[in-house]
Amino acid sequence: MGSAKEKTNAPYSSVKLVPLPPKIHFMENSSIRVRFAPSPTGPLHIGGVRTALYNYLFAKKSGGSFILRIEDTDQNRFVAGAEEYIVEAFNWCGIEFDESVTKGGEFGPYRQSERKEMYSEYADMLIQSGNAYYAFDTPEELNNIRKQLEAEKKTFTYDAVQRTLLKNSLTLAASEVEELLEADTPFVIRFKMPADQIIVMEDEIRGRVEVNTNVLDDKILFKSDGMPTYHLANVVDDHLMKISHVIRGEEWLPSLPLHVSLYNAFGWDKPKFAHLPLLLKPDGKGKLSKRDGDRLGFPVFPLQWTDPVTGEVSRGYREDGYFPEAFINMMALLGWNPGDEREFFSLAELVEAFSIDKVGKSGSRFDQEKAKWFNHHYLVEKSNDELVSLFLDVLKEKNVDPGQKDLNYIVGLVKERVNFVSELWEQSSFFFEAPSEYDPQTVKKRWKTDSFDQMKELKIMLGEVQDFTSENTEKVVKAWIEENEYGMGTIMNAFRLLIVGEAKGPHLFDIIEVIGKEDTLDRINCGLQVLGKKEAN
RNA sequence: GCACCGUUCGUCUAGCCAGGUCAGGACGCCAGGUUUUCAUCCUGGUAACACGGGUUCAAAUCCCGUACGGUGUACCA
Repeated sequence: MGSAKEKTNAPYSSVKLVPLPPKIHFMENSSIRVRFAPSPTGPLHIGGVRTALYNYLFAKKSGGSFILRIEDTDQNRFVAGAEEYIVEAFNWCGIEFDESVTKGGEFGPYRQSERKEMYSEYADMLIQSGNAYYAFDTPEELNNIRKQLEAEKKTFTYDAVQRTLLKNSLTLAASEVEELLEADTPFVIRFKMPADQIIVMEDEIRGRVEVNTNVLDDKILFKSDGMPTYHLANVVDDHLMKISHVIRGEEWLPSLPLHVSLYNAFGWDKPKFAHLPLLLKPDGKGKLSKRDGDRLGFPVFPLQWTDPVTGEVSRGYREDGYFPEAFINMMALLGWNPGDEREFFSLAELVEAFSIDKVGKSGSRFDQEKAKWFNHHYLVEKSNDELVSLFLDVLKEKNVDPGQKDLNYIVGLVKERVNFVSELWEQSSFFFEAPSEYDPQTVKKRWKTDSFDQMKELKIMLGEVQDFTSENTEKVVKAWIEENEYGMGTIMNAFRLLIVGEAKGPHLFDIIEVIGKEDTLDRINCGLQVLGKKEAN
């Protein structure tokens, strides 16, 4: 990636440079393998969906594989149904995995809890090679030290200096360590971060990043409960699963030096890394969170989610009426652009157009208005037939019997006016039901002194029309208007008021054709009775 | 605190790597047009290079600094 900004840090005189690993060149695209690795601790956030989407696009663009790996190494944070939710969410989005917990694959298992045994082996390898060590400090002990140092306005880090003062296999005699282990004393395994090195990393989006290992600490790789931490598990699995590119959220950038160090310690080739910018709150500061959705009234999750413990319900894009293609299109453009002025992309077109170096560096805010605009676009593009089948559900909910009415035609007349299928009803209810009331604003504006007599006249005249097609009624009514030298607007607006109940809706003659002659005359009658003759004043 | 990342219209962004454009597009908003209403649609408008230095004939673009923001700093991922 050419936009890498060279960063000329102050020279570290006594520091040796860790050379960059040899560049991995992929001779064939089939060696491109990427993964999305969520933790099943709840519903998948849309930021996660976007990360997965970019991974997917990247893989498919190059004919590579896209893998779903469940990172469930924290047993305390297990949430029932979260994994199923993740699978269902991508299903809805139309994003398919080549290897996953449900689909399997030759690099399984794809759930880290099921790979438990192998991690300790790799942790042991690091201990053998001197890159890791046992630590017996209890969380309480460490917390106390932390508090103590905080009181002195210092920060505690388990680093090259502190580890010499703590209870671990570097400070204890070998026999003591042996004893502790045999006595089943709880322990963790920590990475022995080398001192005085500059870790040089190449990020596909941000370019070169350098970090001095002296500011890094000895992260826990293996927990006392027998499970690895994310750091160990993701490096081991990415290596074992032959992951070629790690594309993940920017929140992982600070731990990249650790991961790179782990690859170095294992002596493994590194994948390439790309850290995606975050999704931000639409207002204020910070990254988008669940609360923002509740507060601002838009979904933060692809699908609705009911918390299994509290029963709390979080809305989803699907349930809010977004089409998956609109959702995907919108998400894709939040942080990436095609380099030209196209805005509408199907998934397949995204695959074609996607490129990692067109991904931006800065976080983006979600814009609900634009999201609606995308949905409107896809709704209008849909065939009337497809919309009718969706609209039928709405009618059922409203307990409306469409009878013999041509729903296909009706939907076609009003679809331009809505963003969501659910809005179709309020734009078409008058096709099915006579107005139950007349909008006061419209009455005030459109129901003139002469309206009563004119509409009465109109009723009589329409009653004589045999051919009640839109075309014919329009011809007849317009001729009548001209003949009597009435105002076109005056008549039509009053007429619309009686038929629709307010100032909205498509071409009036199209409406009366659908509701038919009888209903039309009834509605005029009813309106005349309710509205009466407005007195001149 | 420390480390790292970032900063172009209200929002998403192009342009930056290979300095020279009236800084382009889209959403929104505003105005006008079309129209029997509303919406759509069409036309036009509004509005941005965080700040300060430096390099250069010329800086949104390259360099340095500042400010602001974000992320990380857990036996979470």
